[in-house]
Amino acid sequence: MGRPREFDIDDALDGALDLFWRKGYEGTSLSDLTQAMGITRPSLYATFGNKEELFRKALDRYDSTCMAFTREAMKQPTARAVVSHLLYGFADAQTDPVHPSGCMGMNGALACSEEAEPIKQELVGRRVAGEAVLGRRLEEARASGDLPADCDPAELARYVMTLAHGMAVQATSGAGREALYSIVAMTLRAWPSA
Amino acid sequence: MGRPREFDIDDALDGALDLFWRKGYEGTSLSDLTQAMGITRPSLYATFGNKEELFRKALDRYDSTCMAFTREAMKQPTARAVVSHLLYGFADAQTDPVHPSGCMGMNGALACSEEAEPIKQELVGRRVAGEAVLGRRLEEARASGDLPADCDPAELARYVMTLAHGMAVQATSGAGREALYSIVAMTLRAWPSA
DNA sequence: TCCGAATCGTACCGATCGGTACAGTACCGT
DNA sequence: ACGGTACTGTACCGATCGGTACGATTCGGA
Repeated sequence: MGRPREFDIDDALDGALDLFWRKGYEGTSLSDLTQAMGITRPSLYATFGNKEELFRKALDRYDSTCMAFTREAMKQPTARAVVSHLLYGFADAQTDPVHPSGCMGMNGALACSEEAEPIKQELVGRRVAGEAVLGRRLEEARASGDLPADCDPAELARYVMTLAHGMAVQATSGAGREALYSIVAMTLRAWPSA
Repeated sequence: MGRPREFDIDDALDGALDLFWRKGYEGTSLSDLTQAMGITRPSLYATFGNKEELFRKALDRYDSTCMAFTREAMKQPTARAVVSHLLYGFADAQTDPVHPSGCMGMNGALACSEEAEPIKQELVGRRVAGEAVLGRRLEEARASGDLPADCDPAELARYVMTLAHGMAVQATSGAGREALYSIVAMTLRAWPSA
């Protein structure tokens, strides 16, 4: 009951996400946000809590939409297919013309002031978690004979994620999709075969 | 003539560099700076111009000290030695306990508000320039038969720099020196031989 | 010794930051 | 129809932002 809200929550969240993605957590002001989201300041606070909670919700939305392909990647049958799906997926997501360049997980807050430290730690945590998921998947692949027995799945996962993070920086710096593709192709050429 | 300044310019610059490196351009306030540099606000402005010029001067100092090894790397005799020197150098610089983790060129400003855009562009420009220098060095290596004739030096340079940027993100996220070393080792294992 | 020049510290500027008090408004259930 | 409830806009809060005016201070040169 009560007066119904006049905006769509996910639309507003998309507006916030776009801004945080392009300008980072600290580089985005509440005035930027309210303008892009098309809502007033009190509406923002009533609906999303505060700037930090808004960022976390935008990040969740980012994860469940733009990063959905990562879950798909883990289901691929071979380690090579998993990594291929993952890296080409990152290349696409980081250079999607519909969204800002690069990766929200890095642009959001790579380095920041003390008051944004919780945000930075959240992003670090998600990166670590993502790497761990890939590591477990590669472990599984090795166990099933899909990767050489003498390789280190955790090391391979770290290598792949390092590449992905580097690609995100390249994309933020203006690298195009083809440039990222060629990097992925080089990586896959050197991928260990069973 | 006039009253002599009571602080050392390079010492002050080192203080500013440390802060910009850890917290980024926008995450560092003038109050942070004056405290860390041990000078007052008007002294800062009289000596370094303004916050943006101070950042550029700190960046120059970063380049001429912490990044000196990159010039050394280009002088190595083989392409493999060049890349090895470069990547291990980055790994060391990004995890040097004397300095903040990661890379000033990324932590400084990966994503930012409009008013810091010139700073971001400066960093992008330096990354592109660095990649171009490596590309020319690898071109040279290919011409002298040190790299396979069918490889693309620009592509290889982009690959190496992508890895370096990814390592910087890993270091900022808390990765240790050994973790970065193992990534470098993996890369060199796959490096094309003449 | 005294003047010009340069640096120093205090105290301040307008603008913007994230966040909120409060009254008006539009809807629901009764 | 009417009260309770939730959202809306205006107008504001103290704190901090980057940047500066100004007078006191300390030096070299004449």
